[in-house]
Formats: sequence, structure tokens, C-alpha cells
Amino acid sequence: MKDFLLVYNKLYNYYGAQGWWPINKNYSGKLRLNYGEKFEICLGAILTQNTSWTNVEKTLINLRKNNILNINKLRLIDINKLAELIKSSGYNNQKSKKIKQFIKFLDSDKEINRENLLDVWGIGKETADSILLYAYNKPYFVIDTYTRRIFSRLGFCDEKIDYDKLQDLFHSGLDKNFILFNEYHALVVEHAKVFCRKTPVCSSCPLNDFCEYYKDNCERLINK
DNA sequence: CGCCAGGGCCTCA
DNA sequence: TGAGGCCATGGC
Repeated sequence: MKDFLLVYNKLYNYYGAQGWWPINKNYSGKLRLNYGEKFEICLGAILTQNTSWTNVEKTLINLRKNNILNINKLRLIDINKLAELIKSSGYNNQKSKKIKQFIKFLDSDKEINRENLLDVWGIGKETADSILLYAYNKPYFVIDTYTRRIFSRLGFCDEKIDYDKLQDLFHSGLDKNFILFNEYHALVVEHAKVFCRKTPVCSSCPLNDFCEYYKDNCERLINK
């Protein structure tokens, strides 16, 4: 039986609390967010699609500097001008359209749930779950390439496992607690950056004592 | 210089 | 329903 809580505890003991969502140190980790803060998290979730957070930060700073980091300004701005302002996040012509589509969704007053979010052009499963978890405190575990990489190496799943299937493993292996999911995903991202990189740094990894990848590829070499 | 970064959509079997 | 192509910038 795979113990998702054990992995969480090991990561938490090693890295400590991460204080996500990491937009702004003044309110990262806050549980009660105002409308503007929630909107900013949604924006970040779209902008960080296949993109490093450092690039997204540049964009958010640029938007704030131009005093348009709010829904009212972004609703009115020309889409091509928006694309220019978010250039540092990459895929800017797609993402400007995604932001416009997302604002149109918010303006429609439909319920903000997973099904409706997935109907919005540009919002897939990870972005939807990030929005639900980090902006709306809903217990959806966020699956990303880091999650697949770490947990397939640990031996919990196949590397190419379907999004919903891996999410189901987390949902059935943990209490459905949004604070836990929030912290856990943040720890996964940190761990993937520090040790479980594409080319992993296994020797001093805090999880290597029960990692299948480590057992198969490292232990023999070290103990020879 | 090449690689990679907290995806998602479209197309084509 | 799954693989492959496409989108784009910046750090290292």
C-alpha cells in the first residue's frame, strides 16, 4: 500500500511550510483572500502553463507597474496590447486569449466549479485544479509533470499515468483537506526543483530510503 | 549554445 | 484515447 501521507510528512519535515500561492509575500499562505487576490492567483495559474514561475513574476510585476493587474482593466484592454505586456511569460499570444476567455467566464456568473472551468478555452485540468485549490480553497489535488515524475520514480504509478487516475490516487490516499493539498503540491514542486529534477540528484535526497528509482539505479552503485 | 520550465489545444489515426 | 506538432520567453 502506497503511503501518500508518509511522503508528505517526509517532505514537510525536510523543506518546511512553503506558504503558497507564491505571488506576493504579503498574502502568500493566507486562507481568506479578497477578490483581487483570487483573480491574481487565477492569472498566475494561466500564465505559468509550461512556464517557469520567474518568468510569470516578471509579467505580474509588469502588469502591476502598468496599473492593469485587475479584472476591470484587463477586461477592457486590447488583446494585442495585452499579449505585448505578458510577453515574458511565453506563449503570449495564446495566453492573452486565455485571459480574455477566463474573464468572459467570470463575467458570465456561472458557478466556479471544475466542470465549468474545463469548458473555458485555455483552462485544462491542472489550471482548473490550481484555481480551485489555491484561489477557492477546494480540495482538488494538483497534478503536474513534477508530480508524475516524483511519484513514478518512487514507484507509486507509471510515468505516463492519466491525470485523473493519479489525482484519484491522491484523493483516496489522503484526507480531502485543502490545506493539506495546498502544502503538499507546493512541496512537490520544491522537491522536483531541488532533488527530483529531470536528471535526479539522488545521493542526498530525503526520500531515497524508499524510492524505487533510487533502489534500481543508485543503491547498487553505492553499496558495491 | 542546448535544455528546460508548475500545459493545453488541435489534428489525425 | 493517444501520439505528435504547435505555441515563446528567459535562466542557467
